[in-house]
Order: sequence, then C-alpha cells, then structure tokens
Amino acid sequence: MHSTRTTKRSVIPNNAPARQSYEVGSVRKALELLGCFSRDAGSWSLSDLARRLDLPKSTAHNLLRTLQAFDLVRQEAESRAYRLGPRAMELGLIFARQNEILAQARPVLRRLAELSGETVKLGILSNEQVLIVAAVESAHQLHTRGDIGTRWPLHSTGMGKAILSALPLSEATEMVTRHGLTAYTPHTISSVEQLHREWKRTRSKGFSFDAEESEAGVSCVGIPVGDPLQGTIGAISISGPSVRIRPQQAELYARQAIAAARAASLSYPLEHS
Amino acid sequence: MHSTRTTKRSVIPNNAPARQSYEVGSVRKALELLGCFSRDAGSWSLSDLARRLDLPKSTAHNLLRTLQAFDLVRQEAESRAYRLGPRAMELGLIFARQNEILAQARPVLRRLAELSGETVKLGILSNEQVLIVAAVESAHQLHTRGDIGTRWPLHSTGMGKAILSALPLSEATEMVTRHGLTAYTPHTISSVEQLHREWKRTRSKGFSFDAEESEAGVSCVGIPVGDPLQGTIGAISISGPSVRIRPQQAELYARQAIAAARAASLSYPLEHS
DNA sequence: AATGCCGTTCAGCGCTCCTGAACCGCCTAT
DNA sequence: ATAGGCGGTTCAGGAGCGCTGAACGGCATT
Repeated sequence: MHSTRTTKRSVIPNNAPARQSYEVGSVRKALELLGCFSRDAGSWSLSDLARRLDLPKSTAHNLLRTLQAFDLVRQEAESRAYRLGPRAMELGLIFARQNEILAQARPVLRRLAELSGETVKLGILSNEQVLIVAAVESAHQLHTRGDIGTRWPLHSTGMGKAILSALPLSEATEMVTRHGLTAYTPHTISSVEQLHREWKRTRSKGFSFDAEESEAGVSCVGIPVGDPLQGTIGAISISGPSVRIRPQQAELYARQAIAAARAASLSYPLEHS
Repeated sequence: MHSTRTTKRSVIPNNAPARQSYEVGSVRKALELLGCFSRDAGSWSLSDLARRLDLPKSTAHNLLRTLQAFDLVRQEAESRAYRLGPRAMELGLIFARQNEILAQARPVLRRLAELSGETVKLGILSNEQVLIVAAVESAHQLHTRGDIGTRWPLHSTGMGKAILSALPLSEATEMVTRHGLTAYTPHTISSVEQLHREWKRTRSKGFSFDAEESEAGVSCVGIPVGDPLQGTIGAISISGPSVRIRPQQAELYARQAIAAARAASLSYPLEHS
C-alpha cells in the first residue's frame, strides 16, 4: 500500500498565494526523477518511478523522455529500465574541474593521509547535507571507507559539525532541525541544546570531534574549509576506529589539518552570529 | 548583434500536430541552461544565459531558481553569477560507479598505456558525439592530452569511427550527417562516400585508424567496446604524435587492445545492416 | 483464455508557466 | 549630482502547454 494519492489532484487549487521565489513544477518533477537514481538504486522502471513520486505514469514518461533527449537518463533497450546517462558524468566532471576547493584540497588530503595513516575526506555542504567529493583511504587493515559521492547528515558527522560551526548559529540550528536530529548511536547529538553547546565548543576549538556519534566504533575530527569567492563551504575529516582516534591523537591530527589547510589557503570563512 | 528574437514568440502557434514522443518544454529549457555550463564557460550571468538561449530574463530566472533548489546550479553570493552545483558531481559519480564499461575498462586502459607508452582513452557515445570518460596519459614528453569530460565529433576521431563501425551503416550515416562533416584537417572525412568506404574498412579490420584527421600531427587507433546489457557503446583509443603512431605500430597496438578488451569481456556488440 | 502489469500514445481541458513591465541597486559617464 | 545603462528580482494575469485518464499492444504468469 503506497500513498493513495488524492484521486483528483487537480481539484486542489494549490491556493498558495505566496509567490516569492517561484519554482517551475515540471522542472522540479524532472529533477526529482533524477534524484531517484542513487548508488544503490541505479535502475528504475517507469512504473516504479511514477509510484515513488506519486505521478501519473504518462507524466513521468513525458519527463523521462525529455531527460533522455539530453542523455541525462537512458533506457535500457531490453528491460526498458531507466538509468542515469553519460551527460550526468559530463556535468559532474565540469563541476569537479571548476571547483576551487576540490582542486586545492587534493594534495592536502594526500598529505594528511600520509601523516595520520587514516582515511581523509573532503565534504561540502549541499542541500543541507554533507556531500563527500574526495577522499584518500587509509592503508590500515581496519579503516573507514572513502565513500565518495555519498551524503550524510550535518548533526551526526565530524564534517557536518565542522561545517555547522562555520555558519551562524541560527542558520545551523534551522538546517539541522529541518532534517531532524535522528540518533544513529547513543552518542549522537539529538537535542537543540546539545547542538548549541557543541557548536560553541567546535567554534572555539576550531575543529570538531565526533566520538562514535555516527557509527559505533568510529571517531573522527573535522575541520572547516571554504572558498568564500565561489561560496562553497566544506570540511576535511580524518576518521578511523575509535581505538586509534583517541582525543589526544585527534587533536594532533586536527592541528596538522588546520595548518595544512591554511597553507593551501583553504581559508575558513567564519560567518558570525 | 545577437539573434533578434521574434518580438512575439507566443504568436507562433507552434502548429506541429506531430505529437509522437512528446518533450516537456520547460524541462528542455532547464536542461539547455545546464548545457551552457562547460569546461571553458563555467560561470554565467543571468542575462548572458537568457541571451544565449533566447529566453526572457524572467523565464531563465524561474528555471535557474528551480535548478538551484536542487543544488544543480549555484549562485555566487557576490557576483550573482551562476555555476554548476555539487549535485552535478553527485549524479556523475553515481553514473560512473554504475557504468559497467567504465569499471571494467580501467585496468585495460592502464595495461594498454603500459604496453604502448601512449595516451589511452575510453569514450562513449552520447548525444551522437564521443564523450571521453576515462584516460591514462602517456609519460612521453610529447603526448596527447587525456581530456576527460570533453566531447568530440564522430566522423573525425579514431574513437568516433570505431563507434560508427559498431552501428548499422544507415544509422551511422544519419548521425554523422545530422552534425555535418566539418573538415578539421585536410585529411578529415568530409563526404558520405568517404564515410561509407571508411565504415567498411574499419568493420572488416575490427579497428579504426585516424591519420591526422582531427588534428595535424596526431594519429590514433580506435577499437569499439560495448556493454550490450546496459546498451552503452564506446571505444578505446591509443593516440600520439604521428611520428610514433605509424600504421604498422598502430596495427600492433590495435591488436593488443582488441585482445585486452576481449579478455575483459568488453564485448563488442556488432549491430548489423 | 484470461488476467495482470508494463510501457507507450493521444486528445482535450484547465492549471501552470511565461511574459512584459516595473523596481531596485550598482556602476559609469557626463 | 544626475542621468543613463545594465543586471537581477518580483509580480499579476492571460493563454498556451503540460497533465491526465483512458485506451492499446506486448509480454508474463495463472
């Protein structure tokens, strides 16, 4: 049983007079279609997509046709299933090539990975989540995954907390509460008061410390980085099993990371409030 | 002076009754906006975008807002210029991770680069062009660039000619003529007859040879690869300065490439006609 | 044969998107 | 200072376009 969509959606006059900052509905739907394709759900049938987004099949079909013409999605010849198309990769490469943080951070990540022996990642703020855009994995037998291309919540990760600390407290709070403070472990920040305390602590230290707040057994430090010019804001994290990332160790890594980032002029755009 | 757009576009009743395979106009426009962002034009002002696509500013603005909500484009805070957003990279990574050809070809490319010492690339067919999705650059002082993420015509490149040879002749001809047979060098294929001769030769040999047809001084071989299941079709190329890529040498490389590709079951889906 | 699910097509209605005009802010030239 | 130009943003309202349900054909499964 899936959301029994109102038999006549058109009946609803959508009586929202709030016009400010208008979005084009059909485009929004098309982008939502794109958003369905993920790492673990790479292939969709038309019907499944339509059900998922609660759209009539024919509407979804029209939209997919349009995306297809641009080669952003493709339809497999036999199964008729839809997947992302090469154009997605093309756009991604253009972004990657033009994003200053990414270009400048890569050597920093490598250096930090060498110094610490742990996994080092770069995440940026996207749609109120952390998107991991680069990583160097640790050579240790037991280590955290790089996970390039995945998204994570802001409140429960070292990178997320570092990013939050670079934003005004009010904005940080709004972002987090909009998504809810889901507790992934007993240590996850799950109240606004905790969040505020953590925000202040992180900001005063200059880096965040995540002690098993996202996943049992893994800890990390996060330090904020940014490109004020392009307006990108992100964070570098150094993560590993908690047995290796002890608070003292973590602080050393954080200091090294801060120094390395500063040297690469990945300056940290403190936004006050 | 730019295309003086018809003062009243709405007047044109767009009297096309041909309904078959409908595309959603607003989505198409949004995707065209996305398509404006390229490697060398990464940043656009609203006005420039609107002019380029011959759209009213307000329309472009609406569409951009919608793309922005999805983080597919971003607006720089100060200059108000638009750039691609992180979501573009996310989608690209999802594609890259799920594309079988890409995953399987990578070790093949490395191996071929080692054997030949030349630049080896993987391109796939996208929107009737070759999109380069992976490459290993030669270590030679004088070498061809990897050029990941760039697009090239089908008729004037080794990869393109290899791809064409995997398609039915009729389809290959249509594709190429739709884009025109622009001559980039005196050797570029520039007539349909030449194209047909070359198609037959390539198909019988099993690989293409490009002797300075794209750029003076550079030659390459191309061999078709494909993933019949996902319906991707592409080609591997080995390229370098013509002084090194002599016909005999080229044939050796081609044979090595064919063997390596076959071993990696990058089977070549011959489509007859 | 019958049933179910899928993808695709289509005509027509009514909602949504497009649009020009107006506004604001910034810069340059006068 | 002032005018003029240019860029970005907002908005109300008309009409053109996209959405929709229904219908169809193909392919499994019952």
